[in-house]
Amino acid sequence: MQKRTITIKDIAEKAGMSCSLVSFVLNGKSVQYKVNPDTTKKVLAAAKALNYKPNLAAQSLRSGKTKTIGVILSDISNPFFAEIARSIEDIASKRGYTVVFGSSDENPDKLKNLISSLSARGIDGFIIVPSENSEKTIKSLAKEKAPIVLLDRKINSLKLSSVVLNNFEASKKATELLIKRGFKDIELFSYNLKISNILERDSGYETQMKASKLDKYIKINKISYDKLSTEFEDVVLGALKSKKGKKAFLFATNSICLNALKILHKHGYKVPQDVSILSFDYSDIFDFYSEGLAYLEQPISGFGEAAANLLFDNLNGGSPSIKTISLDATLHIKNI
Amino acid sequence: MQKRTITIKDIAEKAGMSCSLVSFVLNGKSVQYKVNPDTTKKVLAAAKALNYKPNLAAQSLRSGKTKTIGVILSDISNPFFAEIARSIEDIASKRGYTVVFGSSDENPDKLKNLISSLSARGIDGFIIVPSENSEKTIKSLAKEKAPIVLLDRKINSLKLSSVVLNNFEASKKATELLIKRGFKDIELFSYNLKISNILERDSGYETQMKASKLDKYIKINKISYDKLSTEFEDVVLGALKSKKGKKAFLFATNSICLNALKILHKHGYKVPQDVSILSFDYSDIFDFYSEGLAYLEQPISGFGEAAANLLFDNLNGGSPSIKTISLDATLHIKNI
DNA sequence: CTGAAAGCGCTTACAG
DNA sequence: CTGAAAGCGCTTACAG
Repeated sequence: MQKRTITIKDIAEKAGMSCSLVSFVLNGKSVQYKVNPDTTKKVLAAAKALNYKPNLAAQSLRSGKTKTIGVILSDISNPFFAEIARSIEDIASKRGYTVVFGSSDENPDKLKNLISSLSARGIDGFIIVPSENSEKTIKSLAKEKAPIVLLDRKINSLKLSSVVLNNFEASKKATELLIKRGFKDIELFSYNLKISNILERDSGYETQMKASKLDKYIKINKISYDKLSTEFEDVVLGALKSKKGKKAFLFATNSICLNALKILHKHGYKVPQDVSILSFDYSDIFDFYSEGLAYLEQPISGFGEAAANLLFDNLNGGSPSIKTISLDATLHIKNI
Repeated sequence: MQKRTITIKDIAEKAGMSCSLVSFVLNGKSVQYKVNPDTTKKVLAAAKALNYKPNLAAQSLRSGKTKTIGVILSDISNPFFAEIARSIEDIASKRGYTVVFGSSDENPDKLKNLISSLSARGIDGFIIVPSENSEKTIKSLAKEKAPIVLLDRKINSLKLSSVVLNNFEASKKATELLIKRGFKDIELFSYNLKISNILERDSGYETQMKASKLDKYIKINKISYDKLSTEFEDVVLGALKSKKGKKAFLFATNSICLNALKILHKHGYKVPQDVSILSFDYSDIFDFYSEGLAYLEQPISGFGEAAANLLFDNLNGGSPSIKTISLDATLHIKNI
């Protein structure tokens, strides 16, 4: 039943030569070590005949590399991060790497625990969505050897590669659209998290409002990440009551928008009669609104791909080039 | 900078004893090997002082175990599977295991590739959502030593543990509800996949329709998994036109339901005036329907937890008990 | 061009 | 109760 596992030694015996040769050939170093072409062929044939699979543990022990990358997201059950996870997974598996995921739930302590347990496993490189207050943790990780790519948010004080949305521009562009459509009373709903993407979305909105001389309309509702479901209803209803002319809501994240739409529906408010909507990210629900709604589509798979490629470049090339890749959002307008 | 990695030898030196003792203590075998309590304390102290982290690769090489489990889902970017992934992840990390995910996209070839690449990495155990036609692949995997738990679908011909929904009962119960509410013209929309969950949902519907003498109303629309977006519209519109009295749609999966709801909305059909809806799984969109809609909630995290626990029982206990765990769905009714 | 051998870090029979 | 040593499977200087 449990056929003994095939090692390099078995191949060496079958092909009638030493383990060294087998290893050279199997690692594609035939040329480098000037292995006789016949020898090379024999090894390859024997390996195939025996259905040889290298023992990763042994390779890791020898090389100090695990061919595994660690990816820490906010929450892999959130569709945004699930899609990123999928795209990283696809690229990594093509490169022969395994991916290990962890979810921080925006909690710096969990992030720290995840990093230390992944780090203990000997991970070759990390892709990290940094939660707030995670600067120190990531800084100390960066001191070890493994390369790191930050995703979705950057930390300016750390010299690390990162892949992010051009959040400021996206948010500014969205605000500008609303203003062009004649809205003045535009409220932003955003999380009370000190992470770069959120802060830049706030800032893009504020900047455009000021540029359009709408300073007195500026209102940023900061929602606590944990309490989205409980306290949020009052905030939304309050905003609707303080109407000054045509009203629009700008949502810094899709989850906030979804919750707001549910509240609107529950209380009988209509889009666009009572308020128009501009959100980050697409949701199935948007297909049920034929007007008064627009959204900024992020290149989600693009994030995963860019981050994975950046990491692999650092992993293999060794050239520790620090890059910030900034991708643009696409504004989709539904008759707003 | 790059502080040399701490090994068991460093601890042995610091504590002034042999590597054997250190290993015994660190593996909690002090009692078994009757290690002197003082020795035990010294080792623990030294390990802590040095901030020792065991080298997983070396442990794996010695033990043949990797402390890693492989989880193959249909698609980790699908919310249903993302939630399962998360719950497995949480349990595994508590047990000190790492999880590696793969997505088969319901494609038996991809499943096979995933299994062989995971298997080559030396995975301790598998949780697999079997795609159709994956019986042979899984059977041959089962012949190797690693324990397997099937998830979401079972394969009766294989003697393997599995965690599934009681699909037949759920579907039957849903159909029964519709009939009780006066519906006769109930159409089922289901995937054209030969996997147990789908087939049992079909069967539950059919059984209840027959039991209620509604044989002539039975209609199962089998949709091809790949072509949900293209050909589906005609199917839905066709079904709406062939109305015989009050009409209800029963959806075997949430993705089919979502697509159908979008089509209804696009063509101006109303719920419940034109048709009532009963779907598997919750979706945010359901909150926007205040009547004519019901859904079966699956215990999604429960699937992940049960599967993980089952796998770990097999991994540690060694008792290769084959169990099928069948969980029940909860019917949520919105004024249907 | 090829082989013998060391060593990655760990665990565990085997002596004592 | 404790230490010396073998060996997991692999890679790679080192000889030849």
